[in-house]
Amino acid sequence: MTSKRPSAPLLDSAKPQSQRPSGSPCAACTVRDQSLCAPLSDEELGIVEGFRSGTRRIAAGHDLLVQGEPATELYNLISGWVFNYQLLEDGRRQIDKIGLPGDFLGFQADLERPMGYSVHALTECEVCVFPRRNLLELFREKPALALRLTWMIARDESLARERLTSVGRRSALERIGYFLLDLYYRVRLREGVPVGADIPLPLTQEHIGDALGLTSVHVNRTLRELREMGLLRVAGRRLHVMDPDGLADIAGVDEDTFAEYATFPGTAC
Amino acid sequence: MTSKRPSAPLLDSAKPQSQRPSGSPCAACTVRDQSLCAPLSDEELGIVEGFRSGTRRIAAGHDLLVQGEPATELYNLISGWVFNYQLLEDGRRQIDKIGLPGDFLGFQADLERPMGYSVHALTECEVCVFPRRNLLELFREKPALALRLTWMIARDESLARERLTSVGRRSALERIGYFLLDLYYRVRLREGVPVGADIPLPLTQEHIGDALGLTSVHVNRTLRELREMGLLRVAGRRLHVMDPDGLADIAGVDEDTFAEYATFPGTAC
DNA sequence: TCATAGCGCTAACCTAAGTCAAGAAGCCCG
DNA sequence: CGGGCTTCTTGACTTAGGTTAGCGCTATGA
Repeated sequence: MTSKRPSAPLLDSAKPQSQRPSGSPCAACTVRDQSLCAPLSDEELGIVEGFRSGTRRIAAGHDLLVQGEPATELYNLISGWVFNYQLLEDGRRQIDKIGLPGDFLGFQADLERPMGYSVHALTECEVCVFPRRNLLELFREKPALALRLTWMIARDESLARERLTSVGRRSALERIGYFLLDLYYRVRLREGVPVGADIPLPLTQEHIGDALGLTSVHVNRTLRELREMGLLRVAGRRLHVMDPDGLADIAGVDEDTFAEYATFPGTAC
Repeated sequence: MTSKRPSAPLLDSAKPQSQRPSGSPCAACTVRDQSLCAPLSDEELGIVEGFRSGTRRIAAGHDLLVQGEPATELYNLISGWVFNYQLLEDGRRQIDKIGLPGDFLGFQADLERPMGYSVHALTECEVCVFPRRNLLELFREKPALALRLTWMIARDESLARERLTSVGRRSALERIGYFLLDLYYRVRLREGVPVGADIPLPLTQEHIGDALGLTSVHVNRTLRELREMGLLRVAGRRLHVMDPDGLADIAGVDEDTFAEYATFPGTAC
């Protein structure tokens, strides 16, 4: 049940690395459809630029937001993978969400309060920065954005609930199957990866364990089992799902559980 | 890991029992401060009455909303306890949220989609009914309500995340300690129960197990342990926390983790 | 180029929690 | 007041997953 956190620079603060002058890049934003900004028309998009304070790069392995510290900024993830996690005093870690491009990072019920969790960059990331103080004003200006945010949070809540069901009630085999299948669909549908191709998976087995309430050792054993069943293969930081249906079977989900991800970009509230 | 669901009428649909004509009871609403309506002034309150369709009683043991079925109505819980749960095909159950008076029930990202979870009445409940179709219009009329809802969902998400950390990384003793302490504070602060008094706890040991990813047998063992440590006592559908600090210690939370509940009513966004 | 560090992988062993079973309370309802 | 429910409780036994420890591979960087 335990897992002593190792050396790693897990609690280092994020280090700003470059800070472009915010030209007018929103029009060329690569994640617009999946992000907060989806409901905005081309003309409206200009408004956002007045509220954001540019983009920033975060090196892999650094924390964008730190549990216990107040967050002065919110981020729209443009590229890269992140995860949210909570730490117990003795170092046990729970990873609760894997964030992909388009996800909005750092919002919580009470923005005045210190962060309830940390956000960690798995790969090098590029984020679009919103000073916290601007946010409510932006929402007042463009209520559609507020609605969109509500929608995104509700989606996060549903993912969290789903994950809770996994960790509370599914076996290791089911859990890992479900988790990887879920990632597989999320990534495929956002990035338009062709069926049958493998996807990047910048997670160690320890990350997977911390996301699912397992040990890295047991993750390894279970991954082997899934490989021997011919369902998937994890190697070289990539995931290859060979038999999505068989995997869905193991995970105990009905066919279209992940179909709803397909609606993600379209549903502009 | 498994737990065969027993006989019980878990999947019965909710049975409407009475349907008062909606006089003008909003002014006398007992949960106004804790509910969606908190941001409304006395005058504004009248508006809500045009959108809601009255109140309804649900008998204990019935489901208000059912996983897989579309929800035509949303509810504001006025009195009674409920819980949200998800069911796996083989009957394993995960309870994800205990709902108390003031909680808003049934909202999810995509209201058109069938419910992703069920809501079950633990005690007899009284709810304030909002037809789903009215909701967006109501929010357009009163944006403060939309903001308030966002706030409430974000709060739910944070609770779900906290619970995930428990189930994924805490031992049975810690988990149960945390869970009961959390309920203790939530109930105390909402109902103004005096310090040292016991609170109602309409949960069976099986419910607690299903909420925390444990077996009822193991919950029983662990409850005994907590009792023998002099920390708490569960009996006759009531919970008596004898040593909140000691319990917080076991649960591994810092003092003011639950202090934020205190801000619940006040923070009208 | 060698050394260090992180990660993957496996094996042997251990323990927290699950399973099964059965009796004791308590409760509802005729 | 007496069956038929759940729910609680406990004991004996099993098991999924945790722990510890090593080895090998691959980067990285001085």
